[in-house]
Amino acid sequence: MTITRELKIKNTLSGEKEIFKPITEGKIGMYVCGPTVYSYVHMGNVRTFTSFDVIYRYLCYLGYKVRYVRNITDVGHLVGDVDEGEDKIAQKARLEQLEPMEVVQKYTNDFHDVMLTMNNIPPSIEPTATGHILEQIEWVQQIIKEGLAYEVNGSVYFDVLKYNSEHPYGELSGRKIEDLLSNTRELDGQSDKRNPLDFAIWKKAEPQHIMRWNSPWGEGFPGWHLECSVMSTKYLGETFDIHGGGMDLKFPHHECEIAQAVACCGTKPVNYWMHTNMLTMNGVKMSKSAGNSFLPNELFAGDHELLEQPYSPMTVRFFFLMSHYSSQVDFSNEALQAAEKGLKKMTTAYELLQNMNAESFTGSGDSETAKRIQNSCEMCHVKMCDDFNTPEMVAAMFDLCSVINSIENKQIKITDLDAGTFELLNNTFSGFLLDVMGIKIESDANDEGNEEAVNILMEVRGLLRAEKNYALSDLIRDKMAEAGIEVKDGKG
RNA sequence: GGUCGGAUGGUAGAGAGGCUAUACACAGGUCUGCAAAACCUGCUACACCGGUUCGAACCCGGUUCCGACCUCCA
Repeated sequence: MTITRELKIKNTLSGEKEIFKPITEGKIGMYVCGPTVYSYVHMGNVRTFTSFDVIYRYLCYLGYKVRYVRNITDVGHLVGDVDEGEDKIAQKARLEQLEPMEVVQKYTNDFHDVMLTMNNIPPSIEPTATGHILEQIEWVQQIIKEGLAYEVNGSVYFDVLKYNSEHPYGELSGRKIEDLLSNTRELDGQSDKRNPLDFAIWKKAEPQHIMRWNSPWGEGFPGWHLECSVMSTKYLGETFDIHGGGMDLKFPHHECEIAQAVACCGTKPVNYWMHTNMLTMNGVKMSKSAGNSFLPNELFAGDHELLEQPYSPMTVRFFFLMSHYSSQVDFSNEALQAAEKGLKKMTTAYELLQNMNAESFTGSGDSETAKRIQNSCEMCHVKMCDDFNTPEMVAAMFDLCSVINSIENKQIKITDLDAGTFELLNNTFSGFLLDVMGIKIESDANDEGNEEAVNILMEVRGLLRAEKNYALSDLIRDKMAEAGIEVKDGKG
């Protein structure tokens, strides 16, 4: 399969929308920074992973063979200051009186459940930091060998100043080393670092620290930034196509990744950096530390004081799609309710589409209607190829909804378009809704016997209406409404 | 304080020099036994002050407000 469409991606490294060129034609290596599994993922996390899921889906839809790697951080991520903080997993293990690996398993399971509920496709590879300790040690050795890291008291630090004398540090986040230096807080004298900007690539384990591995520098554990460099290189190569993550990881995490990779491999690791924007709550970034985060299950159950009702996973997914991944999104009941209705419009149109068939269309492919359909179908692609502009793509999809409804209502006649254009409509609408947007259709009548019974009732009611026995037909409608099944009569 | 981003109709949210975004809400209409749905129409908005231009929401300068990062965060 050859990919004919030109895709543009906003590269955070250059700040420009660039034409995407994969390293190997037809193939893409994509790495996304995954969660640190020390507690339940919140909706802000989910938004980022859902954004990249749609990006992954569309790349596949275009025909690329994508290797999608998303890690699980299960060691090395410290609480608070990088030098003094406790490991997040270890802290949680202490607090919950669990083995660290029990903590990891518990929250990894939760993460997987949520991803599945949101209909996110699992990555091709989901490596863990603890599964790559040896490789990380090798990297530390190599960086020391290159003269860009130094060991102090069993810990190894990356020498940012020295690195900066040879390569620019701060390119991705647009920072200058002098500004960074003048902004750093004073060292409290406890640190082993030569310079406050240096970061740990290997940390000595204090006696009470439970997660520890042998290394040439004594027992310890890897620094947080290192794992992503090591695992992305291992599975995608020294330079790969796309690296994604939340904007909040740009500095210092991704900046450190670049520095480590250049130090160790001598090449820039990534061609296209992509960053998703934050989910906010009353305009303020949702985060665990700010205490303003929603858990997915609270949202799905409506179990939160700020929620007026429950919102289904697909409603939330659609809500995310209605804004661009690079924009901030604010959570509100009104916006979620609008998304719920919009999604219903989409899925209803999809169901109507299932009952139509191409052969019945006998018109021309040059008609006004046919052209409108062709244009909107094309727009779906054009907009997605323009840096994954999901809101514009959704707008084109809504136009196709109107078309489908008009066909159903006979306002568009079967002589108004040809079978080929209908096929295009069918393939595009279904493909974008299911495969690209990743909307899962939840059927109302979930068991077949039930559906059969509903059909019989509808038939009887139709006969009653034909006899103008509206008292009985309305009674059936009311009773069915009580049972949660909406009846909508067409005309005639 | 430094760096970056943003202020769009009742709400959410795209766009980015001349061309309807879209959805939700609201109003009117068509259809309909009624209701609902659907379809059509309307709601003609771009923080403020200057400037560039035949023309600015969009470019430039300034002002105000907001956010992110600079410390763990998707």
